[in-house]
Amino acid sequence: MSQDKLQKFKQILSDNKQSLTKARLKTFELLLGSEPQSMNQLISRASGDVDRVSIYRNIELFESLGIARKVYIGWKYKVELSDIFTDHHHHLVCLSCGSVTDIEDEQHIEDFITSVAGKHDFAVKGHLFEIEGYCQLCTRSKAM
Amino acid sequence: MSQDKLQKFKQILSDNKQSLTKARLKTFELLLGSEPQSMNQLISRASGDVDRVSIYRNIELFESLGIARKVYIGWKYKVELSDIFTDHHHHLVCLSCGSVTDIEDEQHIEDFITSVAGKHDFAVKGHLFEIEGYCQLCTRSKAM
DNA sequence: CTGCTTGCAAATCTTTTGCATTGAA
DNA sequence: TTCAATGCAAAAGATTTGCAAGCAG
Repeated sequence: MSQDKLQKFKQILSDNKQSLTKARLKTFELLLGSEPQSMNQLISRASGDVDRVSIYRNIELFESLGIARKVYIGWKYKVELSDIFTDHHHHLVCLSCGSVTDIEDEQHIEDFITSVAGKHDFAVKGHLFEIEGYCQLCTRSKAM
Repeated sequence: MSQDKLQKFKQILSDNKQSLTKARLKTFELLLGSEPQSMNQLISRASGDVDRVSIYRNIELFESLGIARKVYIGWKYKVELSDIFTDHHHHLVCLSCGSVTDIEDEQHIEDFITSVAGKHDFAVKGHLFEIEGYCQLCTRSKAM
């Protein structure tokens, strides 16, 4: 399973004539099986193994290769593996505790995008869709 | 027209027991009738009149009062007046020329959000929805 | 080997804080 | 008058750059 992903990762690198380095592997592993993470989280989790600068450079590379993507949460972004590695999905972002919940993409969104794009003669490459608010726990505890 | 907006702005402030200061008025004016702007744009446009720190503080205030909102375009956020001052809308963002086209919110999105939020017991405060791709012109000229 | 990558240091932003002063109500 | 809001300086954070040394191919 995760083997597949690793394989796919290596494949993408080689397809693009990019070398497979220790730092890149580690960066990729940090992204595996986790919620979207901030740069800071990645950097501190990599601390000792990979320098913060390399994290930045590799995340940027991953993005350009379509390996990872950024999601906008609050006024900050976080990084997660792209749809190639996980099912395409969107998030419920809690403005209070910052928790991120995946939601099922009910296809509505996709269909809607296709129709709108059609009207405007727009060649869709991707989309952003995030819902912000307060999660169950925060709503309860703070009685907002 | 713009008078209405100014009126509404003042109303919101007083309803929330916030004073109407010179800096807040200027900050609000900077947001009027423009495309979403980055913090830097706002800060430099306000230069001489309002300090960068006050811009930050007031934009934050505006956001909490629902006067302004942030949109994430091209992986950096920008600020624009909220739906109270302009119609609620989303964007088609061209990755090539950077043009931003408003799209009609066909209500699909809203309904979908309501249903998903219900399932997760999530108190929605807002949402992000942007479509990225290539506009008609860029598609033609570059034959992508 | 050879060039692409890294790590480190330092330069650049971008945002936040502390505090004395100013100004709105 | 009185307390919230502002400006300034400076701290803290986040991101980028320059460059010599190290590693993948």
